[in-house]
Amino acid sequence: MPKIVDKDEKKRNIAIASIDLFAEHGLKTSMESIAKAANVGKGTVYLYFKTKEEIIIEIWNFVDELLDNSRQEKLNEAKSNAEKLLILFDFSELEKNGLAEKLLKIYAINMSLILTLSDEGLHENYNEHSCVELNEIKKYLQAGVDCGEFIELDVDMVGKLFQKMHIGILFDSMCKHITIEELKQEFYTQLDFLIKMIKKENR
Amino acid sequence: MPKIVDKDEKKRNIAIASIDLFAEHGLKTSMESIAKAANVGKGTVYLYFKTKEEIIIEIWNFVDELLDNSRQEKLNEAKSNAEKLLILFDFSELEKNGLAEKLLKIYAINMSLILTLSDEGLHENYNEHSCVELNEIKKYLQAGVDCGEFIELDVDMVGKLFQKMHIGILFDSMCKHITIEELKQEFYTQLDFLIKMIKKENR
Amino acid sequence: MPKIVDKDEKKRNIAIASIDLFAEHGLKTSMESIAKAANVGKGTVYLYFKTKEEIIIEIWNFVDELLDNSRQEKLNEAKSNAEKLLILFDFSELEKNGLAEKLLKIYAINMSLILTLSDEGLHENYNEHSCVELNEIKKYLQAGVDCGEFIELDVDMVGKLFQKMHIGILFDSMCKHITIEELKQEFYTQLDFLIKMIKKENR
Amino acid sequence: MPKIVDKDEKKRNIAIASIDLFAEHGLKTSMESIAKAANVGKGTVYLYFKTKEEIIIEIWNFVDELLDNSRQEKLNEAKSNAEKLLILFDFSELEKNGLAEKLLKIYAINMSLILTLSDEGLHENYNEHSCVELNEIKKYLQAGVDCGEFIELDVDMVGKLFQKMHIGILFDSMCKHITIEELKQEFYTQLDFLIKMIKKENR
DNA sequence: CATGAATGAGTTTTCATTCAT
DNA sequence: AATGAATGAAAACTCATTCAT
Repeated sequence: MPKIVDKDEKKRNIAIASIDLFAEHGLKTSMESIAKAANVGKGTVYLYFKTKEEIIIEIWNFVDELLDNSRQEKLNEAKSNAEKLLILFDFSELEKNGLAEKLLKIYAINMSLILTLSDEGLHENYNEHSCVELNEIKKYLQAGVDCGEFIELDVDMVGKLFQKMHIGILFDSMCKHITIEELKQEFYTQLDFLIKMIKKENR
Repeated sequence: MPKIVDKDEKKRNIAIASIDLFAEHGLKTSMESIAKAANVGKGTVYLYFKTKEEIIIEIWNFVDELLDNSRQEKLNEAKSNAEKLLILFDFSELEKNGLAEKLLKIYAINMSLILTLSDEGLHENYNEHSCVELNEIKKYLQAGVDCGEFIELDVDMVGKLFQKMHIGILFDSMCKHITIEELKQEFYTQLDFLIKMIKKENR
Repeated sequence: MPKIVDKDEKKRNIAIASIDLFAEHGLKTSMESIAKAANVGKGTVYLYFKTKEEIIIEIWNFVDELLDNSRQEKLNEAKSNAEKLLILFDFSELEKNGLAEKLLKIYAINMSLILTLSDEGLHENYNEHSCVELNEIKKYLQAGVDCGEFIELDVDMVGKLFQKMHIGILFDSMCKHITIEELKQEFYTQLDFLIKMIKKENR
Repeated sequence: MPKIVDKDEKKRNIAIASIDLFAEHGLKTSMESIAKAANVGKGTVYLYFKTKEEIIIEIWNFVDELLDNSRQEKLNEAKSNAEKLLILFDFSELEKNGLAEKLLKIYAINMSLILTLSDEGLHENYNEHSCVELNEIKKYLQAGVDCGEFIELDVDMVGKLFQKMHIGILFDSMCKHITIEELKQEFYTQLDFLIKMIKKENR
């Protein structure tokens, strides 16, 4: 009988090992260096990933799961809808894993790929993830309105505003090479400003 | 009498000829294909640009000039500050040149370069451009507040909100491969919403 | 009681399973694809064959046995030496097994191997087979001369003529990608012509 | 102005330099070794040939031209049609260039390629070359019949017999690894036998 | 016996860059 | 100034072979 290996785990391990490299060298990261970083042979990388793009997707999936799991816990403990909105944009889980800085870079690679390579996998990945997010935002906005926490508002428009502002800050920050601390600062200032605008007591 | 060639013009011509290629192949665009598209020899491209990044910057400058020129005219004719804000986010000039679709892609490449190559030129380019934009927004917001067109507002925060929302819509749209028409729709819906919120008569 | 597997049978099964692959991809057929086609593990193929060449030899042996068995029967039933000569070049048995088309390709691969790899096994295989064939031809030619069916002739020269013509038609046909039907047509036209030339009544 | 190079000459030079390698290693000859043998960079080989197959075609063209030129001269000097037929199968020109032995091997590679890779270029190459030859044979056969040098005969059938025998000897010889001397011996014995059969005085 | 995950040597292939003309 | 032939470093990719289970 052959060696029994958890293929998913091995795949993920290779992807995780490549995060640093992608963060440093972008798409120019070579398959060879990934293999070395993952402590496997060059051929082994090709065994699990046909293209570099697939590795990026796997990293993405890993990060998504990481964030989703931690968010779920935090959302359960949150008391107000305002708090829940803040949690949606929270990525402190990544900081614990030292991934936040790197992820910003990989986010950029990911997006560049989405735009230039028309890779269907990446594309779907983005759409799916981004839609879920918008729906989540709208869910808590609506709940806030319903329970009188927020003022009457166009849930759809405001939801999109939250979402687009979030993306905007993210990309602008990436382009400006700001640190993760500055990014967080920017994030929370803007989020607080928006939430203050929609909270009832501020009227 | 020797042929007189404007070096700047030749440089710009090469950059313009490469727009389609960068839009289609992203960073993988080869110097050879650029030379071919520009109808010059491979060596000639190197005569005008030391790196591929310099070509991207040149494209960027070209687009900026195109937009700035047209904006200035329109801004002079605008009657309200609300109108002026809308003009800041207007890129219909690019549509006239058939560049709008391509620009989206180049925008992404540009950003990917900024992040992965740590090219100082590109980086400065982005920062400068983005600062100018933010200052412009704030200028018209302040003017609107001063003349009573807009409600009292935190010019800095709202300015950033406009800016980030703008960037957010741009990138989100690019990632979703939406058409230029859909992008414009999204833009104006959000901008109208924001402007309505800050206009005095709406209170 | 352990499963009893005839090792020779297993070996032959792997060889037979690889015929299609060799016919389609030539020498570039990978060990992996052979294993997959034979429904065994990659390592198992190595258990039975040290090299790819050995697999080709095994295919060859399989085809030879197939042809030899059927020929023997037919030869016993043949009435004239002319008929026997025709039987020597008959490969209709392969058509029954759907192997005729494929065999042409494997024949070519075989030859290419013989020439490029200087594999002794294949080489001997070819020589032996071709000698047997020539001797058979000469046997029936001589018999025909002796019994007055054929005219007086240089058995050695005419035998070689039959043999070389046979090989020539085979290879020429392969190179021209003609169908098996056209090949047969070509074969029998030429053979009939030659046999008519050596038959006594035609003088 | 760039360096001016005779591209056809350079292409041919690379092909000629690769003959030895193909003869020794078959299709496993690496592009790198070809570059080295031709005293050019690896990239240069790719500049002139997209695939290894194209190199084989170029070798073939080279040999064809070599043979055709020398044949034409000899045919002009030949006195009888029998002599002309012999010249058609003559490859002594190759021996002068030390190519005869090598060519046998390349012929095999060529054919293996024709069969397994369905490369259109090679395929056409073979068809064209082989058809011309048959027509030539028939031309001299007919001329011989017309002038009373040869007996009345089925020009088409006998022409094919000559052709197929020629191919048959060639391939059989290749498979048996015989020397060029033995090959010539085999050739002329058979050719002489055939020509003797069709000459009038032998009746 | 049987397996198929892992490997890395050996290739192919690309392309930015140089430089003779 | 302009060129494009030539290059080779570097990356991609393949696949026969091994070996732990």
